[in-house]
Amino acid sequence: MKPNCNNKGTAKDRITAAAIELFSEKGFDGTTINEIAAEANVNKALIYYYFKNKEDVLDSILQTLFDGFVAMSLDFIREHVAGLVKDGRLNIKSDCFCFSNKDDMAVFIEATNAYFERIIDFVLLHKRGYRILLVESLKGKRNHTLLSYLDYFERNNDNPIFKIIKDVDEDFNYTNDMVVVKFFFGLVPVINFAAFFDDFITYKQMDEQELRKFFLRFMYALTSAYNISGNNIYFADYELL
Amino acid sequence: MKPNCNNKGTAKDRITAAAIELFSEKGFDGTTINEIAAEANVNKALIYYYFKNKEDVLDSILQTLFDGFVAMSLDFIREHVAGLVKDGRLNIKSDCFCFSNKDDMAVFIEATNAYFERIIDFVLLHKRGYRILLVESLKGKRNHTLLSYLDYFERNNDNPIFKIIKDVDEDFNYTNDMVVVKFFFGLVPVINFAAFFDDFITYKQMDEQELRKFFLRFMYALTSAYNISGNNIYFADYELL
Amino acid sequence: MKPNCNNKGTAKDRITAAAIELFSEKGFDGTTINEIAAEANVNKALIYYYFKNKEDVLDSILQTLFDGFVAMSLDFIREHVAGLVKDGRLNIKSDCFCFSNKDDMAVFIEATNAYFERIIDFVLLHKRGYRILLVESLKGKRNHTLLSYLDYFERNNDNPIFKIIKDVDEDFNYTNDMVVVKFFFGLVPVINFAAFFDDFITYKQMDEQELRKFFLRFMYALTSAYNISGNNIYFADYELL
Amino acid sequence: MKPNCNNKGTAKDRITAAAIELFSEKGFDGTTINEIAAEANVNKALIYYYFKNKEDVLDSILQTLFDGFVAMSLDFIREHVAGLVKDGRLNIKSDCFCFSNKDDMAVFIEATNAYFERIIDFVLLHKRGYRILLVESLKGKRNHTLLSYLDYFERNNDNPIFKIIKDVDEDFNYTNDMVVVKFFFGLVPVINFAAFFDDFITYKQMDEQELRKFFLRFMYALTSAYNISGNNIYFADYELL
DNA sequence: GATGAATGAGTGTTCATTCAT
DNA sequence: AATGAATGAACACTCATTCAT
Repeated sequence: MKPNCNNKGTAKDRITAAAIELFSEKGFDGTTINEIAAEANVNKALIYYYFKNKEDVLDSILQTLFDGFVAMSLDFIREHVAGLVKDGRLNIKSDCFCFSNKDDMAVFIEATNAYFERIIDFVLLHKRGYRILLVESLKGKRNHTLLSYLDYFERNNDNPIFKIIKDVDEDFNYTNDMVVVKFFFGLVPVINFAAFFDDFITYKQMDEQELRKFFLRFMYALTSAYNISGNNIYFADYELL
Repeated sequence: MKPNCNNKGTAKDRITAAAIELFSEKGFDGTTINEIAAEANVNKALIYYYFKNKEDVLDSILQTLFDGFVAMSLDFIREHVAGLVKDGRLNIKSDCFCFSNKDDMAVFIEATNAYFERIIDFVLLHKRGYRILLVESLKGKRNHTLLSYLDYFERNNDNPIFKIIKDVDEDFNYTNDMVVVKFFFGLVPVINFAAFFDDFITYKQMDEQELRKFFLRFMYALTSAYNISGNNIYFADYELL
Repeated sequence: MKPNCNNKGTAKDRITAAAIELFSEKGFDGTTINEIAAEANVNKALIYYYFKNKEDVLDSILQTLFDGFVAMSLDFIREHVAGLVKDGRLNIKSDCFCFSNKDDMAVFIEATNAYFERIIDFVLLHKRGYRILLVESLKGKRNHTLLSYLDYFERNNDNPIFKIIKDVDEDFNYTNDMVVVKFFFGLVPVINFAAFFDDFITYKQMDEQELRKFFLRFMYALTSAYNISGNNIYFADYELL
Repeated sequence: MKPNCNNKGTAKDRITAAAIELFSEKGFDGTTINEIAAEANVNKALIYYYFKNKEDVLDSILQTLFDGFVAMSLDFIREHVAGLVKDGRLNIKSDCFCFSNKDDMAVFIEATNAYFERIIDFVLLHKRGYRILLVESLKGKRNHTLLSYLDYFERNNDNPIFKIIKDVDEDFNYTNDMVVVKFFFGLVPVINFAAFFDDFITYKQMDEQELRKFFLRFMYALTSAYNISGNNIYFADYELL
């Protein structure tokens, strides 16, 4: 038993903490209610007092992660994109972000990098949760999956991000190309970074801060996969290479 | 029961095929030996005639994937790297690949892209297997894990890739930075691409060929995250951005 | 199902009773958990609620027998040996028990015979248990075995019997000869008597009381294999015969 | 695998040897056909070529032991009892052996002791087999059991020993008392001696020859539990003690 | 809130045995 | 005489879940 799960907090919190610990280590199917009860130092039957069943414990964990992630993205869009567009200082086209002046672009790139950093710190804080998410995303018949994060690239007003931008820029749209790249070279590395973080450090005997630094540096660098030209950031013309 | 597993091939092959199908769909722990036997149309006890236990079925599947992947990488190194280095036409430094002439570099970039394509087609061919690999890599105490693919970035002669290059270039070495990037922005997207392929297509209603094209295009583009200057490909100076 | 195991007592007691019944009849390996559950009229899983595993059921049975047997021996030593030695009325030598007067010797022989009777009644009460003990003693790698009863003939202070006598008689010791005889012509007949009791009666159509009488009579008689001379009981000079 | 079972002798002999080894170590129920096949270095199915089933292997082992033991007893009776009775030099009564002269009695006692020695050496030679016999005797529904050795104390002409003596002495008979004593203080110690021999030596760190000597010495001494008086050996009056 | 006892269904695994070759 | 493949039944053991208290 880990000391941090035994007696601190309410019984329900201890159950959740124990479940995160165990699900992330052994998987949902590989973890038993008995183990959760033992790790949380509660009676097995008490878990059924707080949760409908084992699946319900998992759902409550993953829902929290999802909500947190979405909130961060919405904040970024509201603060650093929607405003610029509304003021006419940023024009989002199908193949590029066109800024009306270099300063705005520089500020934007700066904000993007800070956003990356916040994202990374958030997923690292919940690295055990994201490990669970990644694994459970790949089981058939799950409702909570990494792919549902793509709902925020949907072209309809149920998607609050789309709605925010659409409200200020009628022409805005996502391309399939963008979605693929954002998913497999954005979301996927980030989630896998969190999921593999501890194992990677152990396996490669690398320092935590060093690993975080290397990962973030390349995330920034990825922007250069897009072409910066004048005040514009082109992100769909890399086939020119 | 799926029609494609029932009676084709030997009993052992049917067991393996059924296991891949089911492990990838429901996870290792979520799949029962009963289900495998039913899907493979064999007696349950026969599975234990061919395999030591359930884990052994998994191991044999993952080992095959690992061996195939490694063979592809070794082929590429032998064919397009070792030769050039031996002839003095390529010099591998800690921060760049220096070619003695532009033609060699062009050929190399072309070969790299073709290699990417072969990798993608290989993992897609075994997408169900890589789905299993990804999930099981994240269970504690597994021997087969995605991280073990990093052994081919180890700086010792047990690693055949290192040995091949070292044999022709004494100064060659890997940096931690490189390893992080290769893993989280190379291997991880590729494996996740295979693992999420079917789900992604279903979720986004995208065409298979289109998805493959978009993914590959960005893989090529990633090379531009490295700086090409003259005959050199710099890959460690993106912190200049 | 036997009527005497079905619903009397707690579930745990019924499990133990059923296990004794079945182990003694079919052996440990020949008895299944299913059978125990059916005989005890409990759910199979409940056995695992009270016992770690099947072996644990056996251990608990044998441990009880061992403890009971040892308790009887200790009582006898404390009551009829230690006191006499302490008072200087009995002197234990390597080859004989020397009493200071005939009365004490007569009382001692009487007490010994009563002790035999109690032993016999105890093992008959637990005849099914001792049947199990005998069989399981002859399996490799068991911890509970008839031989462990010999620990009470060990020459060290971990052995409470040795300690009791040693405390009052510094010169006391066991010989290998004694240990062999005590085991093969004392413990072994007694345990086998319990183990074969029912079968013997059935096979020879003999009366229970008659069998008990014949057995006990010869146990008493065995004392005459030792030489009684004056106030001394010599037990190591039968090689004179 | 033990070296002595692997390739010496015919396949059938190797199977039998392996079965003795394994049954004696782990019991009949605790030994699998697979283990026997492996130890005997034969294909599992071959066992079913030579034996009807697993039980048949056991039966063939125990039958051999039984036949050998009986043959020894018959030899002794024929050689040292029947002759004397026929010649009128020995008169068997219900409570004593009456010899017509001291020399015959001395010779008889000597022969008895030699007979004991041969018995001991026979059971030690087959100690693993007798270990099996003892254990399997205590399973319900077995045909081969230690008790069936008592058939040679039956008072009917199916019993060859009874017949031999009866043929020369019409008054001869067995008492229940005798049968009990012969079984529990004769056969039982002898069989248990063989069965526990190796374990005893290991447990008590005793020398093989020493153990054999101590055991035999007491067997001789047991005769003194019977009263020798003049030319008579009384064996039923030990209640006088 | 909390718990000890209980359970039906199912787990991975092993068994003795068979049979075509 | 010998064997690799196959099987039905059973094995010890565990599961998520329930419920009376």
